[in-house]
Amino acid sequence: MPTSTRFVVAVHTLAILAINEGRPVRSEDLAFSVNTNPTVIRSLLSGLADAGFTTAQLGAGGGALLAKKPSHIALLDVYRAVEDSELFSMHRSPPNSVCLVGRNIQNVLRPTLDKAQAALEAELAQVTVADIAADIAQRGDFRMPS
Amino acid sequence: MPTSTRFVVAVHTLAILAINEGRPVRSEDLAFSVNTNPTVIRSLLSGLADAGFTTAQLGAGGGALLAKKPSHIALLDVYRAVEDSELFSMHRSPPNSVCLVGRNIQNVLRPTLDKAQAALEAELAQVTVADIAADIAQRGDFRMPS
DNA sequence: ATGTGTGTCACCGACACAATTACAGTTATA
DNA sequence: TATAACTGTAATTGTGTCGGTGACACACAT
Repeated sequence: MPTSTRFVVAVHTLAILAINEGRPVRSEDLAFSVNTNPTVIRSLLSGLADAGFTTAQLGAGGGALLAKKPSHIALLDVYRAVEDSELFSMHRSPPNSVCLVGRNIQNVLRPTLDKAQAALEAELAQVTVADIAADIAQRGDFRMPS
Repeated sequence: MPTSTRFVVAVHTLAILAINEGRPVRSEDLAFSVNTNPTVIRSLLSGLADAGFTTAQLGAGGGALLAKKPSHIALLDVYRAVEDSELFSMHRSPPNSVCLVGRNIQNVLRPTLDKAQAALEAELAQVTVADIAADIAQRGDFRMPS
């Protein structure tokens, strides 16, 4: 199960933006903190901007900025913005409808899987980017890498 | 964040075994219902057998059998038996410790991610293979494919 | 006008999963 | 006991997704 790192990296990015309130941060600096390539960050920011969480200030001295107060961005919102695929994936090729089990397993399983996913999402809905940023800020003075 | 299809296929398989209580079911028949290759099923059954959920009757007329009452197999047990990796994956390469955010993001995020996963697992713990089998059986007479 | 930075595309390598083939080992049964 | 029917597992292949990388057009501050 190769789950993507996008969600964690997106929260990481938004936390930096929250702590740098108002100051644009370059994708290069974000990438330096995340330890990845600037293009990876920009592609991620593209999705976050579509969702209305960030904006970009183009040109020299520009960079990424929060478009909403961090206390109004729940981790669930971030999760949904950057993580597209289903949590549980069903059969790769559809089960055999000749068999009673094959014909019904997906419909029978669906409510349980949906409930499980909803429970997970309810937890993510209770934490905001502001919470994460505050937790981090509490651990020491912030300093952007060189 | 796609999970593998193993979990759903494992539940599918166990449901068939539950409905065929006592009669060994060949991997070929299970594969026919799931619409995959018998070896995929056998490899899955290997893990389920290690977890103590199934046994195999070797030789002619053999096949897979439940080793526990289906009411004693929660979907969470199945999930853990066949799905190995973490639900949320952290940064591929470790974040930059020069940055306060990079240094702390994983520790700060961990409790929230753990809580979310626990909530999901709590839901899966409440449903058993017997529940699924009953739901399916209720939808019509069972008949093994030719 | 120039330099700085974003947005996006295309491509590559790594990796996990599923499908498939092959074959050794076990067991019912004729 | 010989044979056929199964399982268990190893090895190989195909495929999809993700993350990393380079290239380049576009936007904007100065």
